[in-house]
Parts: sequence; structure tokens; C-alpha cells
Amino acid sequence: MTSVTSTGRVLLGEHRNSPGLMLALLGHEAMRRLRDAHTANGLTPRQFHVLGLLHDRGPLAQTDLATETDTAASVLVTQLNPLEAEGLVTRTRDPRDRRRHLVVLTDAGQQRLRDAAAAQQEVEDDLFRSLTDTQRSQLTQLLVLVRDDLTDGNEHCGTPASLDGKTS
Amino acid sequence: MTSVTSTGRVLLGEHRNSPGLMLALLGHEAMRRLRDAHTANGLTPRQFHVLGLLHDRGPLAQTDLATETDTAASVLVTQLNPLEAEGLVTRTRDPRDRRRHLVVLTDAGQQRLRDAAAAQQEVEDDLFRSLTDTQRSQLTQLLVLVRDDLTDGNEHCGTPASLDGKTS
DNA sequence: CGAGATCGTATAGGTTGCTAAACGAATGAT
DNA sequence: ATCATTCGTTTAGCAACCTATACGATCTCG
Repeated sequence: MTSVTSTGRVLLGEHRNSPGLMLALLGHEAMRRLRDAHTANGLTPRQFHVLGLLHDRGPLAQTDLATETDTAASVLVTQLNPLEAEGLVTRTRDPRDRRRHLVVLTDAGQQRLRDAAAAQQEVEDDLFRSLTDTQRSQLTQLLVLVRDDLTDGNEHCGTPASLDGKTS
Repeated sequence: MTSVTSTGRVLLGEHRNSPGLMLALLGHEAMRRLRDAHTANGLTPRQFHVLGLLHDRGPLAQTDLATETDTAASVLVTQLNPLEAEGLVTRTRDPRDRRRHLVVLTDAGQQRLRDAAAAQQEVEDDLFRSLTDTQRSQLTQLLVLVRDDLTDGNEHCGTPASLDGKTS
């Protein structure tokens, strides 16, 4: 089971070098630091995610937002309410389907997003300070690959294999 | 600010491609999946981490374990108690310093660790199914770099820059 | 010995994030 | 018109994780 990389510099197979566990643990640390940075701007990491999505993709219905962020609709509402209360987004009924709420990023929201992005940048620079620019780009691209596969894959089909154990 | 990779396939600078946020979000997802897999073996991801550490490093005092896993001593106790109750680890007083508890991985603990590692392997194979073997090794090494820097750096000195905003 | 620090422990409380269930409003099909 | 479905919303409750604090036992140093 234990293998050695072609460079021979890092021993894989040691339990502590499991990529899945490292991803989970480092992600937890990243989430903590991002929260610290974002709370200064009155946001949670999830809310920042939502604002960024609206910026990148334009106005979206809440169902679409829920799908993109992989959160339950009832949870999304609780994230959106403070954003609307602060005037960072607006909810307007879609005239073509009046059940839908079109969520739109306001100018204030764009500004807040810029501020939060700057704070987030500092966190990232600190998190990844041990990486060269090339390595950081590599990491980013690898994470993009994994994320895109998960978001696409999870919506098109179910779990492809395993997973029997459920506690409750 | 927005840059394009040499391959031209992935746009950086889009908010949704921020490596810090992706790390946090993907890490959250990874933690969820690992928990699902490990609860089938009666472990939490943190407990798996502890068992793996004991396997890789041999017997450790709880202070050392707390340092390595970056958890408060009082939290570590609550993770260790069930492990000892199940006979996966033993706590013995260190004769050279009777304040210390030497935590030792038992044979049963090694077996449990093997089982859990197999389950974890399945989760990782699914998580990283979109990556080639080379890419997966790359990702692993990059994560190792980041983790080693954070664990070393956080114990040697404080936060090197930024970080003023504290809520409380 | 006595003061102070360290190690392990117990507990109380808070935060984050999630699930589940129920509901009103609007749509669409028959 | 009626029924099923979808969208957004509300609320209650749960699980994981962390912090802070206090305590007993033990070591170290003067």
C-alpha cells in the first residue's frame, strides 16, 4: 500500500499524508481563517460564496443558488436574509414565474464583495505562503478540477460506489 | 487582477476560483464524506487522525498529541476516552514523569485503523476521481507543503501579518 | 517544605452548519 | 376548478467542534 513519489521526496502511504484527510483538516483551518477575515466585513464564508457567485454568474433564482452552493433551500434563505437586510442583494419576483425570487447583487454588494475579497486575499497569502506562484496556480487548478467534477457529478447521478454505512 | 493560466483553460480571478475558499468548501465536503465512512467504523475523522498519528509516530504523551493535531488538551481528552473504552489505545502513566499519560496504539487499534483506512481510501478515490495519478500526487504534495508550513509556523511564531479584526 | 508550573481531566456554554417538517403562494395539467 | 408540484419561507432541533474555566495530581526549583 505504501508508495513513493517519483521525486522520492515525500513518503505517501503514511496515514498523516492522506490527501483526503489533509484536505478536510486544512479546509477546516482555512474556513476558520476565512471566517475571521470575513466577519470583519459582516459576512460568513458561505455568504461570501453567494456574493461571489452572483458576481460571476449574474442574477439567479434562489433554487439555482441553492443548487450551485449545494445548500438546502431552507438554509439558503437564512444566509440571504441578512444580505438583503444590509442592501447587498435584492430579491425581486420573476415576472415570468412569480414563484421565483431573482437575487441580484447591488452596487453596495459589489463594493462589499471587493472589500471582503481583499481580506480573503490576505488570508490566502498567509495560508499558501510556503508555495511558489507556480505551485499556488497548480493547487488552484487541481482544486478547480475536483470541485467542478463534484458539482457536476453530484447533480447528474448518485453516488457511484460504496456507501452503505448510515448511523441513524 | 484577473489572470489566465498558460493552458488558457481555467480563468483565475473569478471569485469562485479562489483557492482559499475552494479549500475551505472542498474540505468541508471531504470532512462530511470522511465522517460518513468513518462512523461505520465507530470513529470520527479526528479520531482517525489521532490513530494515524500514533501509528506513524509511535507512543505519544497527550500534550504531544494535542500539539500535533492542533487541538486543546481538554478536547483531546474527549476524543481519547471512547478510543480507550473500545480498547484501541491504552493510557499508561509515564514512569519518568508520572503526570504524563503515554498513549499507545493497541493491536485492536491497528486493525481498526486498517479498516478505517480502507474506507477512507474509497472516499478519496471518489473525491479525486477526476484527477490523474500524477495530478493526485501533485495535490498531495502541495497539501503536505501547506500543512507542514502551517504546523511548523504556528508553533514557532505568531501570525506574521495582518489579522486585526476580532469580533469579541 | 512550599510556590509555581505542567499534565490530564471534567464541565458548561456557544457557534456553525445541517435536517426535517410544515406552510402560503404561484404554477401547470387535466 | 381542482389537484399536484414547485418556490420560498419559517421554525425546531440535532450534531460536531471549539473555548473557557476550574480542579486534582505531579513535577521542579528555591
